[in-house]
Amino acid sequence: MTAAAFDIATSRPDAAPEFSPRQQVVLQHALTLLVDGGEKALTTAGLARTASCSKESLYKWFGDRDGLLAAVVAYQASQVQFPSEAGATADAATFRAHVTAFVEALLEVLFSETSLALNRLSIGQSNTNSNRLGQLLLVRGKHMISTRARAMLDSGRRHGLLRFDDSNDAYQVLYGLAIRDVHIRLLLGEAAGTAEKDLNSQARTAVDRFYRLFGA
Amino acid sequence: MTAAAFDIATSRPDAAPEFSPRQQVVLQHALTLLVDGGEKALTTAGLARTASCSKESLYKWFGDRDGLLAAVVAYQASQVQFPSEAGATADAATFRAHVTAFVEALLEVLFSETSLALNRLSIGQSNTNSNRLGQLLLVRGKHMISTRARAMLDSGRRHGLLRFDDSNDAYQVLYGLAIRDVHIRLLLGEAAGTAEKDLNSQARTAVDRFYRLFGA
DNA sequence: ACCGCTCCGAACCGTACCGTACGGTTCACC
DNA sequence: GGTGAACCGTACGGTACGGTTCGGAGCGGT
Repeated sequence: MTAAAFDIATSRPDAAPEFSPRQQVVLQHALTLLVDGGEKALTTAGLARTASCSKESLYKWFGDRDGLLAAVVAYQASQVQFPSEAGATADAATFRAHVTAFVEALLEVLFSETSLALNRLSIGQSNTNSNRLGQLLLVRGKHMISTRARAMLDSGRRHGLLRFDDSNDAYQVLYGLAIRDVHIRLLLGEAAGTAEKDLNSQARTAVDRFYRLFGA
Repeated sequence: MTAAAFDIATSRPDAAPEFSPRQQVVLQHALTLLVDGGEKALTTAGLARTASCSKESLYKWFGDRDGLLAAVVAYQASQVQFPSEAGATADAATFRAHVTAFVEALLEVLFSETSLALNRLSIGQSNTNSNRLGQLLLVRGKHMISTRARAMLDSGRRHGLLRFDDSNDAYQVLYGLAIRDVHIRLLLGEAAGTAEKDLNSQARTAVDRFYRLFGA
């Protein structure tokens, strides 16, 4: 493994990995292959053919196949952005709207084919090579989101808009109310129902119930 | 594929597949391999060695490797039993206790290593061979459970203990309140925290919140 | 014009595993 | 005791894929 290879040990969760434009193009091709073919479809030879690069370059850039998969996860995680919460606690109405927007963004991400494909990939590998991919997805994805969410909920509590003891517990309830069992059903390959495609409606319902449990 | 091979098309969701005792022993070995080694650890040669049977028998019984995996899923699903709800709506207290017991049983199943391994397996294969495993797990597992749950909740509504419009919606909320994001974190390989191992406490908290939303 | 760097394309090797074939053995039943 | 079915153990073919190596093209710098 060369010094330029992507290594999970040397990449900090808060520092976005810097991939060259060429590498980003290749990673985007890898993501496409992964989304509509599953993990089995992402072979080094197939990616080299699709992305018009050589296998030698793949191994020089990413070390080995695991490094490539980790790079794909890290790349996609760096693409996901959540709305900022600047001044979102001005008053009760705007804060609630902000929470709703956050939940809708969460649904948007988690129900996207890209996220589903990466979750399937990480889960499929979670009991093999010391579980590098799962950890990476958790740190770069879920923990990132939960940190943002807890900060938002804490802000609401400080402003007297919400009432709870444990912000993590409150976040998990909000998550459960929003996601329910839809995520696991989508991961298992069930097609989303028509009602499940109206993300805004689901977000508003979830926030409504959340406020009935934790509203001040 | 011989007539004796396990075929998803000929197996009805409500009819338990009949595996011979010898086959059940082999499937149990397969399950063990799967739990502590992931899908990659379950090879036909490895299973034949572990279970002291021949590969020829495996192929005679299950057709091919996919049939073997499907048989493992079906076998484990047939092992899971939920408490009966006979006369559980006698009064409000016993009904609520029954709901709590149901949720605790749900947590017990979903957080078990066996269930996690099978979910990982099905999810990992969900975008390959026309998604047979995912469908099987959904039909034999989740839909089974949700049917039972909806019947229970409907019973509570008929007795004036619960109030909701859509039983499926109510079930999904109960599911979300109980499972939250713990399931996906466990699927990704994160170790369960100490608080997350107290299933009874989690079940009571979830039912408490559920009653605050849907209690009559 | 020459050098050095990067990368592509292709050929190659080793390995792992699925699926099958075959000889030998056990066991139920007649 | 004989017979046939089921089964075990193993060896083998075919294949897919990860990883390595090599020749050569393009290209900027000196």
